[in-house]
Amino acid sequence: MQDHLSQTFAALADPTRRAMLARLSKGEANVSDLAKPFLKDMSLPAVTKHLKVLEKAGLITKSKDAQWRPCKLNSEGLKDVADWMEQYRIFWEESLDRLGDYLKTVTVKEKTKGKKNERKR
Amino acid sequence: MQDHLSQTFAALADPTRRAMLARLSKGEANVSDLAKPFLKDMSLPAVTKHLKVLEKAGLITKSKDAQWRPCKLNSEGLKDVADWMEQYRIFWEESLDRLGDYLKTVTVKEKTKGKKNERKR
DNA sequence: TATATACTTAACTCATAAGTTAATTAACCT
DNA sequence: AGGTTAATTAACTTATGAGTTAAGTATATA
Repeated sequence: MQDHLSQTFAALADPTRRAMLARLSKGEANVSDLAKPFLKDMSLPAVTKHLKVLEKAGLITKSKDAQWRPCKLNSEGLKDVADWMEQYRIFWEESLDRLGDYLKTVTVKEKTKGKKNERKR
Repeated sequence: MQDHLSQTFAALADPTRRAMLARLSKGEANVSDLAKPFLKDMSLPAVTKHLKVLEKAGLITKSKDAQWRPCKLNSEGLKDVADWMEQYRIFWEESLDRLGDYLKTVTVKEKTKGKKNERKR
């Protein structure tokens, strides 16, 4: 898996890992918290591996607190995906009025922090 | 790969396939058109396989025109991804005033079971 | 000090994804 | 009919991803 974006998409291509992200979207959690819903289905080392995949993909970060490893969402990974998606918005935003909104957005082209286009909603 | 969304993400986790989608975002193309940029790197059957992955993921559709197989983007697959992404918008949409607005309206508190990692947002 | 808790690493199995070459199907063109 | 173009299928190799169990590393606590 050469590039980082591929790594991120690959990380997302697993329902267990997406469920972990969903859990983390509600707030920080350590490994055993995250593992809990899955321990019927898999072992703890399997969970560790999933988290490592998410971490390498830039979708979460892990820190240390005594013997715990609190994890939290890393928005950078998600941003990479969102930025990639942006070029296809015109295709999946298919309802005509929404398409109209999109066209207004691209003509306004508001910049944020010298970065990418911000979207009006 | 159980679920369809995983299949879609897995399809996107390859730079060749993403390049094919990028090409198709410019308009329909048949298999040999799509293959052209990659024939230095891989065989035609490999291209066929990539396209099959994209098709099964709902990212493209293929039709028949004599011996050609014109392919085009299928927005449904992209929409699935966009819809999934939507729940994380608050994380990757980094504009501070918007985030500020969100934080004013919502206060979330949650506990992890060890009473350790409590986090205000 | 020793025991429990939280998590990781190691070593392995098994399934599958990505590529190959060779053969095959299908439609068109003289 | 015979040949060319377009694309797929078949059979195979190889690498990797996802899981396992068992052992190891830290840190807290009795």
